[in-house]
Amino acid sequence: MDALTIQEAAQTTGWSPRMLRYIERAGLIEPQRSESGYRLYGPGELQRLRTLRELVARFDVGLGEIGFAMRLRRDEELAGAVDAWLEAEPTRPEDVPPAEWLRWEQDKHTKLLALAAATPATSHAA
Amino acid sequence: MDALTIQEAAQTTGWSPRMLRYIERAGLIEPQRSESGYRLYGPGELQRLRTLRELVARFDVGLGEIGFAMRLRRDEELAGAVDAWLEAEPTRPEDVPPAEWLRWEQDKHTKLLALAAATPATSHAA
DNA sequence: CAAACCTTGACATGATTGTGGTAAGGTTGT
DNA sequence: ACAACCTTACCACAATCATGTCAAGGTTTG
Repeated sequence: MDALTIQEAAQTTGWSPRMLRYIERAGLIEPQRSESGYRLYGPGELQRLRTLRELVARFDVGLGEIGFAMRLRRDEELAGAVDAWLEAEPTRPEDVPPAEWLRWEQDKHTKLLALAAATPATSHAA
Repeated sequence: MDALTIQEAAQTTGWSPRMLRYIERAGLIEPQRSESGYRLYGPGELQRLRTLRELVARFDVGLGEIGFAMRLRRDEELAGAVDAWLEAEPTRPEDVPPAEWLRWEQDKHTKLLALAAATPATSHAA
């Protein structure tokens, strides 16, 4: 049996049961449920919970921000729009060391690919 | 004279002067300053402000989330950590249509590249 | 069966976000 | 010089975030 109940999961991950439910409602980690509705955290979830904890602590990011990153990854249209906006940033080329430069260009291509691939229903809001 | 003062900029972009200052403090758009400290919005900033407005409205994202996306782009270590966490998501392969599949793999490579390129204080610098 | 869990839902609270004001004081244009 | 603008620095306020606690009711297990 490698699935823990919420309280046990809380203790091995450092979150409170309350927060585990909160994290679930935020869409970050949704454990399986037993037939009667008990949350069951498997090893994968436990690991992810620990990692999440460290991530949040180390970089001082909020759960909402992680959720946003997740959303960015699922919604390509959103990702494209955000990327396009960020891309327009006034970037002084002197700031970019030539080593990065290559990756930068390559990245741009990936962006364009993503945008082209997405294109679901982009134009109607006038 | 293609630089507007805060009030003028507000009117052509739909933001309030208050919000323009807020947006600046959020690090999203930082206009030039006149010698006496007045904010001066150039055409680029104005355009970005309008785009930002649409972005925020269309996808219902917060300024903080855009700020986070910007941070993700600047801080490669953070980006790597977040990506790694998201990558560990329990992804059912049936969900991914084979067309996406290619881009997906390619993306992963880009991630790895980014991570490898970053490595500021990561242990094994070999 | 009773203790010890679990579930959802609600109320509470300090901190932050998104907004709007207002005040005190410098700048600019006519 | 005077109105109209700008600046920063506060006060305010509803909404959300991150947490905790408590209540009412189902589940598991000794």
